[in-house]
Amino acid sequence: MTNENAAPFQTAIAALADPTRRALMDRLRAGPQPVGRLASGLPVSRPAVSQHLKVLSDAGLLLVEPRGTRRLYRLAPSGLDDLRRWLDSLWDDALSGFAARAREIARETPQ
Amino acid sequence: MTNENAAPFQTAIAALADPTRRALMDRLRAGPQPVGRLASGLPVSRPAVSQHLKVLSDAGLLLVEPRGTRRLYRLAPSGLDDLRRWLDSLWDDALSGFAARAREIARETPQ
DNA sequence: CAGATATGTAAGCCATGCCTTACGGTAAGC
DNA sequence: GCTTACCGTAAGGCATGGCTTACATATCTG
Repeated sequence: MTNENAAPFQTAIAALADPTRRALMDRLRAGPQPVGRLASGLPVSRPAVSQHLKVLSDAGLLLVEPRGTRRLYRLAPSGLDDLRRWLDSLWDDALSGFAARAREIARETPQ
Repeated sequence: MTNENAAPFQTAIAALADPTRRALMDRLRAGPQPVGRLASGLPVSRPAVSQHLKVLSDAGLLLVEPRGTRRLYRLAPSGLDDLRRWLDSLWDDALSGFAARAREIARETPQ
């Protein structure tokens, strides 16, 4: 065992924590794009972008489609699933706690 | 300017990308708890937990309430807001792209 | 007031992460 | 077939991050 009980979305959230990789994800919202186009405009080199795209792909966040000499990357919705679920349930519990705390304060302050 | 156009949830997602910090968040779902209790059972030292709690607090994910010699930490729902919004909109765009791709394939495969 | 408890902070170590330049491989175009 | 374009990978440098131990501070208790 290398890491028996890690969250299923560990690689996804770790990938999305980097600003450059998030910029790539945001650029891909407009549709599938090749590496060169994704790299243009970003403040890092093209090889750096390639490395970032690999991280995102390994995390299940992107799909690749070879197209001649280019490689089209596109968003993979399924990669966001587990992370979204965890975040939503955390949000729910946080809200419950907040509401409970509000009632607590109301009781402590009869005024 | 130190970082004029960083995502508002940058610190939040960076904080949540760490497994130990996520474990702390998960433990706090049951309600507010002091540092010592949060640290017990975790595979890291108590000072390490203190440092993690500071990162989470600075990210707006936790609130602190001094209680005598202890400090109660609790979940702060508002800290998750921006991150959740971004993730949901990314999910939406990814799904749209997926649907468009499905129609594309259906058209290319008249069968 | 003295001791014990609970916690934050400082300093240093070490692994990991992101970046660069250099290079290799494959498809397209003349 | 040769050249060009596009892209992945290797190697190395350098900053950042998380951990530990040691220490400082504050509150409670007897």
